[in-house]
Amino acid sequence: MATIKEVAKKAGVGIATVSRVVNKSGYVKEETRKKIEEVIQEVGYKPNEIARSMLRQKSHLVAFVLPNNTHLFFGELLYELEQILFEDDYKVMVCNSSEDMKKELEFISMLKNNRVDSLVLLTNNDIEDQIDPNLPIVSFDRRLEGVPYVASDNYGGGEMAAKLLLEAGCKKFMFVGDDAQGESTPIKTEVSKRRLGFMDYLHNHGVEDIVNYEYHLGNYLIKPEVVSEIIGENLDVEGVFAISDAVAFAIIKELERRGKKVPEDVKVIGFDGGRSFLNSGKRITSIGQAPKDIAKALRNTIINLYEKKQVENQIVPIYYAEGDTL
Amino acid sequence: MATIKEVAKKAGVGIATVSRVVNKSGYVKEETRKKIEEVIQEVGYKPNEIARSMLRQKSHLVAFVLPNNTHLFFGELLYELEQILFEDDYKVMVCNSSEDMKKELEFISMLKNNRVDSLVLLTNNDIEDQIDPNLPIVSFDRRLEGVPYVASDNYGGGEMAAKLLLEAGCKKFMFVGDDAQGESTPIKTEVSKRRLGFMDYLHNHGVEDIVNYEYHLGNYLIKPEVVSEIIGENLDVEGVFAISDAVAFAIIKELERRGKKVPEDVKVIGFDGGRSFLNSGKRITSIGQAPKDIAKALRNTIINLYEKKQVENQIVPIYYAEGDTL
DNA sequence: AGCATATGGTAAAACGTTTTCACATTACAT
DNA sequence: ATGTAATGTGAAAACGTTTTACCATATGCT
Repeated sequence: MATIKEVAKKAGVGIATVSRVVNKSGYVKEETRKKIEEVIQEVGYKPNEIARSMLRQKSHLVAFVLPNNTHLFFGELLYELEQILFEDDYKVMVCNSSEDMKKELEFISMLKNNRVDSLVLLTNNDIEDQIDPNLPIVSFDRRLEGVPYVASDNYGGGEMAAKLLLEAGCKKFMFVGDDAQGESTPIKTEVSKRRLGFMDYLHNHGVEDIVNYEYHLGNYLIKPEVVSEIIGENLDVEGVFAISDAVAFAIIKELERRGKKVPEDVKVIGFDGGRSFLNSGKRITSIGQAPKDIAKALRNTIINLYEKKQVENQIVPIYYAEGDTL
Repeated sequence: MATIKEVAKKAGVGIATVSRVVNKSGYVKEETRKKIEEVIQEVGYKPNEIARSMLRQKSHLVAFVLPNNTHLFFGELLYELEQILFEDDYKVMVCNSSEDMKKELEFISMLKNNRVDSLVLLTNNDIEDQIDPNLPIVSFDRRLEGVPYVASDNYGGGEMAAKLLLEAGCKKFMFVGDDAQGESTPIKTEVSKRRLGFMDYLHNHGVEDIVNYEYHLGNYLIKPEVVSEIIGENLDVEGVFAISDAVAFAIIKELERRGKKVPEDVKVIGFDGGRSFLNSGKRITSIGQAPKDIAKALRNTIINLYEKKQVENQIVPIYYAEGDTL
């Protein structure tokens, strides 16, 4: 690869002059500019971004640490984030933690070494105390001490689900969530607010009898026997709010296996937007998270973080994703 | 961020000595090492990888240019690639081209600027002549002049599909593929060999009458009306080989809509491994591509490329993905 | 004692840029 | 013609490392 020095030599000028034409800064005689541009063409010179990074103390790199990019919603978020940051000339590094806390920490340490400009964290482990609040970090759906976050309006989503089921005439409700995000756990994820919004709305509307089922979800796997158990105990339920589309889908399958009709006998609402199950035949009614809007919010936070501006936590609106199960 | 100079000063030694303890090279007195390590701890010094990159002329960065990471197979490949390259201390940059040729070229140019160590190309446009063969590039499923490639054994997959359908007793066959990868197009993707393998095997076994349908697939979207047309003309078909699971799924849906039973009346085989449709209720019988093995092959090519070793194109075995549609 | 060798350390060059500073030259009023 | 501003250029410093060349001291061996 040609360097600026070679270009300078070949054009018979100093490197500063070459730099000036490359960066279109300062004065340079039309004649010299021509000559230099010719040489640049000729040798195919491109400024070495690594050298620039070093000088400018800016890498134009953003690392996105997430559990697994093959989960549709995460993949969508990665996609949108990459697209939008491309506009700002940022490159995105994918860091699949596979929910391994050790790996999450390794990635964070790498951030420091590689002088990544910012780090987007979508973590599941309790790594709070390992994080230096001075780092340019933004987190999604997860509160970490001293770290700004972006999250969907989970509470509003819970309320919306409750409202929809209530208006559809349901009398007996069930919430199915993850015990890792229940009341009794230390991990402070914003996801737990889905339950809260749901419960609060129903309580405020005079509904007392809500089955709150929180099972151990773990690696985004839903165990059929657990679903079977949940349904077995509550076959008379009329409205179900599931913490995710995946859970909603499993529940619908089980209900149908038991001879219930969805949505005639039981109405089910999921969370995420139903896109993961578009090819399943059933279109799940769902509270949608908007990956593009979330990506935008993350982008703004990153930019502000870099410019040392005040950053605020951002709550991104959810939307009603129409389906066939309500 | 603390620099090596600060550490050296604080420890009362030269920077070379600090470098030596950091890199565990050369001699350094136990006493000084202790002192230096203390200071490193104290100030939280981490060597700046950007500076290292510059010096070593190695960025430890690999860029993966692909159409869209939200497509399951692409996402899986990205995931596996990232996982396996992590072992070698490589970071992976995602570059979603959204099948935009301009963007693909922009990414390639960025490779040069950022001195990425290698570039993995999964492109759909005909950018062949834009590529400098001296660049450390490896391509997946796509022949580009002077660029080594990795591909699944598409031909073998086509043969396998034919064999399976034949052994299942089918007499009338259909292939459904993409016209962008048909006989008459200039784009040389390995995917077209699926059709070849299928056709050759059947011909070699005395089957002459094969319906070869190639429609315009474009952005991985399958138009229902096209599928309807295909099926409408060939309701008596017994064995269908579809170029992808997505196509297979659309065909199965249409067949069922027309009152055909799969696999009783018509047997269908897809391509990719059926994982995208696991939640659809139907498990599609499919020729599977192994993302992990492909990632390994890509990794080996990258490493060899970097070490200036001879690189060979690599064909990765496909596997039989058992399902319910055969 | 004398000398090679092992050990411990430093200063300086190199990687490829951008920017600052200083110095020339030109152009333009007066 | 002369002073001032605008234009044009290059040398050198800086970014943070690693490595090389070199010097100094300690150790071991006759």
